[in-house]
Amino acid sequence: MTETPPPIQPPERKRRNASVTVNDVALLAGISAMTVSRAINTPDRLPPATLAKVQAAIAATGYVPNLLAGGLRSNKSRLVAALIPTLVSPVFNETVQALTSALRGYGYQLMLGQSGYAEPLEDELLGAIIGRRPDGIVLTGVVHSAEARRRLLASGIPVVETWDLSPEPIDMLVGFSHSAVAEAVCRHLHAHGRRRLAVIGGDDERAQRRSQAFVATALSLGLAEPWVQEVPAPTTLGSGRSALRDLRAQSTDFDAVFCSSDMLALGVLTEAQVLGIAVPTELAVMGFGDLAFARDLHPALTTVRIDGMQIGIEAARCIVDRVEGRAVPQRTIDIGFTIIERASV
Amino acid sequence: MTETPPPIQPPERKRRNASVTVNDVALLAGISAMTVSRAINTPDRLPPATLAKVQAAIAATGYVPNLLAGGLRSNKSRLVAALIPTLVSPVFNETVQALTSALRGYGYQLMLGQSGYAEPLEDELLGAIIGRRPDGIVLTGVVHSAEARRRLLASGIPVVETWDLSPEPIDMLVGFSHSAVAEAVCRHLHAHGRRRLAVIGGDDERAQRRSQAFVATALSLGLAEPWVQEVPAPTTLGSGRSALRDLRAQSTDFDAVFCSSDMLALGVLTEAQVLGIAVPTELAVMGFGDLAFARDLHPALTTVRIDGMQIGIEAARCIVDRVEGRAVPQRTIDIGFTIIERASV
DNA sequence: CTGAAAGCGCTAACAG
DNA sequence: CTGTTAGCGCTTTCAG
Repeated sequence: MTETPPPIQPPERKRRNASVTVNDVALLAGISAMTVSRAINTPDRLPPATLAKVQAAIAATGYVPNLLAGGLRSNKSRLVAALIPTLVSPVFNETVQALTSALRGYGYQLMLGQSGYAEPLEDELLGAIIGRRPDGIVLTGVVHSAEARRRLLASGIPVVETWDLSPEPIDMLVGFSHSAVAEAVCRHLHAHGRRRLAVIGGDDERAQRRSQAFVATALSLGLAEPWVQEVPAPTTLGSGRSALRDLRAQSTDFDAVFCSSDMLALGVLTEAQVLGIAVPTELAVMGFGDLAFARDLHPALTTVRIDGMQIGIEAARCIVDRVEGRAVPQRTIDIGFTIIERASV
Repeated sequence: MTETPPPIQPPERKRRNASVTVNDVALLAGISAMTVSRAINTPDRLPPATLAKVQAAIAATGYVPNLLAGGLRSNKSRLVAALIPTLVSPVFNETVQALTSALRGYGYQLMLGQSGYAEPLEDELLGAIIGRRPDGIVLTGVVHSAEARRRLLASGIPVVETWDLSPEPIDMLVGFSHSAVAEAVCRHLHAHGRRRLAVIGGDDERAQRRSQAFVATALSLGLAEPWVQEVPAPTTLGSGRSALRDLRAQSTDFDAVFCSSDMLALGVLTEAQVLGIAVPTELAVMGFGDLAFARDLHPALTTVRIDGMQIGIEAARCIVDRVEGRAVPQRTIDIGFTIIERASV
């Protein structure tokens, strides 16, 4: 196909109102607007001849259906909103990536919002989201604010909370237990002969929960109370390095450290190398997240794998199932976690 | 405020049609729908008394304006679409983050699409985007497909291409020159006494352009032709490690390597450490992107800083300016780049 | 299988 | 300052 681009008119002048509609297509194809609509939405139910006419007209006019209008009338926006704390930390990248792809497979689009780590889900953001009448809302973490829960519930929009567990999900939930993770990590370290533990954790709610459960497990195992170093979220390589220094300023009496993210763990690994601390012999290091780089570090990082992609896929499925009227088998899906044993312990 | 949550009704039953509208609010406030609309969109232009009545009614009914309907009528969706190759590589995170925040500041929302690195911007995705009638479209990279350019242009939607330069932008552009980056890096290495160069680059178009310009500059500087190792995009720590091994399988005759991403550079640093190659004495390493971790690596990574946040902010401003009818001063903004000298060279 | 009528919820445009 | 009317572009609904 030889393509001669048409003379390019400057896009300064908006011609939004001149946009072609179903009626233009219908006119050209010599049929009704309704049939054009059907040709687009349920092509199987039209005789091939009609379909062909419509498609020719669509091609000729360059018609692009206005999804706002369709959504208004049919009450289906084919839009799903996702709220994540931040894109700065790569923890949720996989989930967002999987969500985007999975939803697109179903014919839906993703709208992204950033909620921040600390705030209790501001009212304004919620209004902006609900106002778009998305067919579903995916939340990172569980919602604690009673006000936000009420608004979400009142909106009637399917909601999936993720990356956590809750005894009372707003609607659906795809996550895992942070305290179970921390307990498993602590037991893992203990089983590998580590007795004097430390934890470096972000100051966001879920990381704090992990730190607490880690401490509690250590105590129940009869170990000394672990040292706890808190760093601001989102966690970085730099904060991992300084956290290890800070920890050692307090005491050098620990032989294992659990980091609340792989980035933090990479920082600890880096600082250990600089300080000449042998990993894992002198110090065992564990991360959280199993980011892509964890396996390729030196030493390879023992960490907790959370299948972020799976979370995204399941969340998409939950919402689409609900929207299409299918029964959602279970309201809560615990996708669990896996401790990936590598060289750093 | 003591909050007694109302009895929670199960969200299974969708009550989307029961949603409250301007008319409900108007009725309750004893005024017209139009005034409710004005109370929401131009509150300053209403007498405080009226405004108060409306706000009371809104609070009482829990009204959330339907932005689909408003957008349909006013031809302003307050939605901006962004297309990025992938979320897997963290390179664009800052840009997306900044876009989201900046747009929200203007009262706009971001819709996210993933275009993949290779494909020439599929038709279907483009339709899904344009069909939503966003007020703007932000693209990562410049569009080469004539068909895509035409559709974008025909849509009349403001477009910002980013992360690259083009002699013929579709509309607006916020980026920098990849060949200028590579040339500067090569000269930098040369100025630091490196004579036998290598480059490890992703197989995406922009990375390839950097590799080529790097080679060309080396030749023009009278150096031997640099070794080139290509790795699949998105680039990872792991691919950086194996690339260095592969490079050394060919030859050990190089004293500097330019990596097309910081992740790749981290991989090279890691592998160098494992192989006992001293950085920077034996091997100088440069990255690209200046991700958050680059400064905290050991040795700290010399790299090219691209202000991804700035790109996001400028792109948002371009679109909002255009939508609100303000003149956009320049169609092309070259945000440039900076070589950040640290310890790895 | 196809079409006509009606209206989703909102706001532009124009009165008053 | 406020209200009325109309209609954005599509699809639901019902009737051929």
